[in-house]
Order: sequence, then structure tokens, then C-alpha cells
Amino acid sequence: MPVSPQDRFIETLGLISQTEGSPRISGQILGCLVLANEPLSLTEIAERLDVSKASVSTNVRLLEIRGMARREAMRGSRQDHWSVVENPHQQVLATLADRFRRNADTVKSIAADFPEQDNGQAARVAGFAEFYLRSADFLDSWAQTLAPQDQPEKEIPSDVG
Amino acid sequence: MPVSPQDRFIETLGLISQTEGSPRISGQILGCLVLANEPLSLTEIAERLDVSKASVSTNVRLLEIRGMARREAMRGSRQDHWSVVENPHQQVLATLADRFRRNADTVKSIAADFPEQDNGQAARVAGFAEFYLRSADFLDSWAQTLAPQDQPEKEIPSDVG
DNA sequence: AATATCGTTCAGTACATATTGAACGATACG
DNA sequence: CGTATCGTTCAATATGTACTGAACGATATT
Repeated sequence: MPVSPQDRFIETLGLISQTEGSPRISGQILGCLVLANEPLSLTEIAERLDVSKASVSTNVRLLEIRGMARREAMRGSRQDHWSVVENPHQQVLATLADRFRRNADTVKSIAADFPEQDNGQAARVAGFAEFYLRSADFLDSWAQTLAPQDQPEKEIPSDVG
Repeated sequence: MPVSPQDRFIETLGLISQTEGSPRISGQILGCLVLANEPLSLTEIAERLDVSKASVSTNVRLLEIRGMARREAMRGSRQDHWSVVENPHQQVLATLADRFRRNADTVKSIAADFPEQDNGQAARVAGFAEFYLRSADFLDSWAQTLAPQDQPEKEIPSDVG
């Protein structure tokens, strides 16, 4: 029996999430919300994915921390409902940038602790920190290009290329 | 007894490697090679990190696949020696770009299998593919900026008969 | 050719953590 | 005020895989 494109999409996002170092279920939930395109209750998600409500509870909040999902109160329902934010990709890039920036800080402080006579070890270690820092900046600028363009209030620099 | 900056650097790279979804040891090996700044034998690495030679053998080849380490033959030694490449960061970005490009292909083919009447599901899925593809391009362009600006030295004539 | 010294492979173990079921506390409803 | 329905927490389990030790094949040396 052929697997529906919906299921394949959900499973693919799960695998991607896994290789990125996050729980598989968090990716599956994301796919579920993207396909639904409307707020889903915790129970609905659990049934759709055939997993426990406990897992959904934990991982949907992980998505919230990552800035990819949002909790919403639905009129006439006591249940929490969840939906994807407008720019989930932008958020994940920003999260990644934070991680890189933390790496930069950590490595930089280590580089500072090397003795004077070190055959250039401190310099090479500092090079790593530099890379992480520039990576963070780069990711942020990339995320910026994904921001919604239709904000009338803010001016968008025209020379960004 | 305080931990040396060298050990902290090695351990930090191990943890980073782990959160990125790679074995901890591969990051530790990378740190080891960066600090040494000269080709190290498999045995030397194993002793330095206090791990088995089997692990070093496996993970040093993983670094080779990632494009971050290189096997070198040392004159007068039967042992393989390993060293970091000139631009390890550039290589890891290229690897990451490949992964994104594969994700893009996979998701794009899934998007193509959706039926006509899908409430915009195919479009949203295709949006994911688009993001992965553009991310791959972005990573590549960034890796390009890390490439050495100066002309590489002339080829070293091989004395292998 | 025999021996020693490599690196790799592979089955088994150890370990981290994702996932679950059940218990718990909180809130809305009767 | 009692009851039912939520979401969360937590201990226990399941699962994937990193890592190891031992065996193996290959290569160089004598």
C-alpha cells in the first residue's frame, strides 16, 4: 500500500530533525502543523502521529522554544491549540545563530587561557572562535532575508544584495 | 587540578560535534590535530585522547569524508599520519550544503505527489524545499568567502616512482 | 618465506536519550 | 463543592548508536 505524500512529508521532516540532533517527533509535529494549516489540539496531533500525548506535550514546547510553533487559545475549547508561526525557517536560523555565538564565546575564552609560548595554538583556537562568530552573523543576515517584506512602517535598505 | 586549555578545547569541540549530530570523538580528534599542527599517527591520537584505536580509525576517516582531515604518508614511518586541512570550516559548510540540497530534492519530489485539491498543502511543502535549496546556495556562497584568497603554491613534485 | 607491525572490520557492550504510561495538579463545568 | 477534562511531570522502558576488544588482512622488514 502506497504511503500518502502527507505521511512522507511528516516522516521526512522527522528524519531531518533527527539528523540535526533534535527528537524525531518534533519534526513530525512540525510537518503535521504545516499540513493542517490550522491550530491543532495536543490530542489531535497525538492521534495523527500515533504517539503519546506526553511526547507531543514535551516536543511541541520544544518547537515553541525554537520559535517555530505557537500556542493559541481557541474559542469554545478548553484545549490548547498549536500552529506554526509565519516564518518557521527564519526562527530556526536565529536559534542556530545563537548556538554558534555561544560556541564562539566558549572557544574564545579558552583561547585566552593559553600561555604565551604555545606554537600558535591560541591563534588557531581563536580562529575557530572567529569562525563561529562570523557564522552566527552570517546566519542572522540570512534569516533577515526571510523576514516578511510587507512591513510598511520599517524601511528596507535597498542596497542589500 | 585545573584542566589545561588544550583539554578544554578538545572537550569543547567534542561537545559541539555531539550537538551537531556527529560522534563526540570526531570533534575531539579534530581539536587534537588542530593543537598539534603536525601530522599525528593513529596511535598518538588514541593515546592523547585515551580512547581505542578502533574509534580513532573510524572517526578519523569520518573527518576525511567530511573533508576536514587528510591522511599523509610520513617518510621513514609505516604509520599513517593525519592532519587537518587548511580550511576545515569551508569543508564542513560545503558538506552541510550538500545535506540541505538533498533535503530540498526529497521534499520537492514529495510536493510533486500531492493531488490537485489539497488546500495549498503542496505549495507549503514546496516552500520547505525552496528554503532548503536556497539555504544550500547560501552556505556555498559563504564557504566561498572562506576560500584562500592567495594563489596556492606550486605543486610539489612527487618522488614516487 | 616467516615474522612483526600496521589499520580495519565486526560482534558485543555501554551509554545516552527519546518515548511511554501513570500519577499529579490545575482549571472549567455541573 | 464535587467531578471531569485538560496539560504536565516523572520514573521506567525501549531504542539507537557510540565505543571497545579481539580477530583479521595487508604490508614491510629480516
